Amino acid sequence: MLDLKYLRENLEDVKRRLATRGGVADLSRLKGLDEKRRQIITEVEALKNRRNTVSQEIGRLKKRGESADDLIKEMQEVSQRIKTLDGELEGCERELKEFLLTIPNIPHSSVPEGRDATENRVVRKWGEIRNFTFNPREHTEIGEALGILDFKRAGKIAGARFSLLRGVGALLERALINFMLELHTTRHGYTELLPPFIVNSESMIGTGQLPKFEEDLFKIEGWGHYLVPTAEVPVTNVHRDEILDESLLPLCYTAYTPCFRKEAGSYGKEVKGLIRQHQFNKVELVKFTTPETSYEELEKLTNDAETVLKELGIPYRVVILCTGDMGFSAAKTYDIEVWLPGQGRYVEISSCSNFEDFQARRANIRYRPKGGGKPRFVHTLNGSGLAIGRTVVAILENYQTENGEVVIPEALRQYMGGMERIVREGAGSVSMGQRQ
RNA sequence: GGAGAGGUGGCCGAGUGGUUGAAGGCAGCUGCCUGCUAAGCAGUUGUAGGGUAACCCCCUACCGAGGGUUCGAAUCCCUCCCUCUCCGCCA
Repeated sequence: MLDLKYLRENLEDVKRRLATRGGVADLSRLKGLDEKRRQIITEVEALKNRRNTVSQEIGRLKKRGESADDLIKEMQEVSQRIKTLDGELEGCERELKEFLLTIPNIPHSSVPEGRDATENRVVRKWGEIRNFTFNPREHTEIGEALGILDFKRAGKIAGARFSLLRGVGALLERALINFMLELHTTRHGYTELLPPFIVNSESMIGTGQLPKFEEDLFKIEGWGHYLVPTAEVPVTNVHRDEILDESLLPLCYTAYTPCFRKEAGSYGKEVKGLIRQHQFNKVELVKFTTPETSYEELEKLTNDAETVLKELGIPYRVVILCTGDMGFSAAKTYDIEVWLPGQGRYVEISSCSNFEDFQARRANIRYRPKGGGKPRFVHTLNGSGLAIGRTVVAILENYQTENGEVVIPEALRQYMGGMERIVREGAGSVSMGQRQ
């Protein structure tokens, strides 16, 4: 949510900068609503002042046993008028608030202007793309042949866009979660959290998923709660409605959660394999910082996510999203994309953003500056560190051997009982039985 | 799911209709005093919105949330949320 005062004073500039996101936001209603609101406030507060003064006078008169009937009669009318105006004010403020909640964040000045993903810019690349002496296979083929991925049975249990991991496949997923959490807590200074996987609507509004993007979420029928689409939601809302001490900042959290997404509107896109699922695992990084340090912290956070790929030896590139491709709440976003030889393309594995005070204003997260003074909104940041399922894909495709086995990256072996490669085992695979 | 208790300022804790934004205590801040420390004395200390050039000042709102009664509500009534205790159930 943007600051109403800032909008009032910089309306034209904000319009121009939001226009670079595409899907032109119509801010024309704003001025009228804002002026109407302040006009009602002025009137109703004057009346309340009068009521407070006179009510005290009535109390004094009654104590002395004198009549206050005239004043009471007058105040009955004043109270009626106040009630009417309060009603109008509430309507006006609700309209204003609802409107403000639908306006996206203003892109940071360092974000390149552009319409869509084709105008994102590559910032840096890391790692050598492997030269295969054979035709590299996709992860689905590798995984199913090894008996560690089973999409057929996942479809039976839950439907399309779900997966079933088996044996070493499940172990690999679990090892990656442990590896990433340990890396971020012991080497990068994050505190590990294990939050609820179900949240209320206030939390979803706080981080910006609601009210605009309800169709992307799984809502629990009859309860009004939602499955988390990312750990960003519960972890950012940890400090909702709080005033933090500046000495605590930057506050850095890492959390593993499963993520649940409807993926509405992605029909036909990446229907096969682990790339796009209704449920996937992710280790998330979240920071609360002062406004002065948030961009510095964004660079660090992105580096922390990159370290995971460096440790695993998987080639990647970092791109900065252009204005037209950024998410609703972000002021600046770097995507990290891994190289997938089986598909011959880069695929997003992490998205690291600075939201500045956009989420903090929605969720009312503030800090008390050193040496006192008025509370200020913190800046919030987050990034995947990393998406686990896509990391599995990257490992299978980058570390596959010609005979269909997969070498386990060295950094990961201590989390897999010293295992060095994934091979097909008798127990690792059970062919589909006959249907009854 | 059943029965009961409770939600007040940074914290503890008074307050059942009329200068109560809220006693008292703790913590914090500012003076004074005192070899140091500790103690003592006096004062001060919330958030948001509106007015305003203004973080001075004035006004309004806020005692879990939302309604209601009243000239006037932290105080009375209704609904909801949350926490705690006991019972049941349960990983």
